[in-house]
Amino acid sequence: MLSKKSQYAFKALTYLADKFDEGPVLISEIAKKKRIPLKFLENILLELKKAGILESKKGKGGGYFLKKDPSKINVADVIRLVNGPIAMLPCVSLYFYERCKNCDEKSCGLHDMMIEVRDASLQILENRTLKDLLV
Amino acid sequence: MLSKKSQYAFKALTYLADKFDEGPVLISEIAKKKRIPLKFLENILLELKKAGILESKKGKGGGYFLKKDPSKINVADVIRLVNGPIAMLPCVSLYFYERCKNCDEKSCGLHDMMIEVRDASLQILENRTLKDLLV
DNA sequence: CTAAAAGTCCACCGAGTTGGTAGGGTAATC
DNA sequence: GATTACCCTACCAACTCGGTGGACTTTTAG
Repeated sequence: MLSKKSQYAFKALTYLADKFDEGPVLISEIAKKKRIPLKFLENILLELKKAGILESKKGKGGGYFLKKDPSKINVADVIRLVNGPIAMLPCVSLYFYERCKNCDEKSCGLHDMMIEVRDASLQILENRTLKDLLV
Repeated sequence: MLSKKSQYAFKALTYLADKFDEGPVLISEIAKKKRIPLKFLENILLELKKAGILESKKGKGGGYFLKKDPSKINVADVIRLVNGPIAMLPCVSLYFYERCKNCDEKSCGLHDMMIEVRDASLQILENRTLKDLLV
């Protein structure tokens, strides 16, 4: 399951994608409209900014906004950034790989199955952007 | 990601599947061969017994063993039991469904995408049993 | 030019869960 | 009586989900 943080991140990002090119949006506005705890959201947006997905402006008329076009922001990337691995096991993760203790990957049925699951998920997630999430 | 608990559960179950019909296997043997913390494994096996997947026998010659044939034990069921939902969001889970706050499921792009991911994963997991994990 | 207002930025705190370690006691079986 | 599952309690470290308080920066009003 995606963490609450990830779920909030997606709600905030789709909200900002919807308002792309309308200038900065207040944290408080996003929090209110999307029912996200304000202070928690603050941290999430800051993290997304540090990762280069968002940009912010301080002072009056400030707020957060997408740094790139919604069609350029990949869903899989956002998940990896906020939530971590997409794979169900460390030993089948592409970006967070860790070797399995006491388990030969060449002869591990679980390993093989989880690679299938990973690829099936990535097939979908890698080919979707924030733009696709808007209806 | 699957929890450590789930990973240990699968290691233990495949070990027991491999020794199916060889009589009870000691917790300590599984722990040693699969490098699982003994006390942690104790709890996991007990939980699997209570769920009807394993059976146990006390005293000398005792231990744990599969209650059903490995080909009758579904991978998806094991994951749901030990790890929880397979879906990435509560609002797209079949067995652990929870409605999304402030989000109309009929017009939520995230919702639709996550259903696709869920179905792709289930397509694989629902059609695999413990027997398939043995090589 | 200065001060207040508007916002982000940031450090820390607290409860709850996860993943352990350690110990011991009870009940069943050989 | 030895063996083994079963079932407590207590403790610890790390992480997640949230909240609090306040410092910092930019804009605007006077």
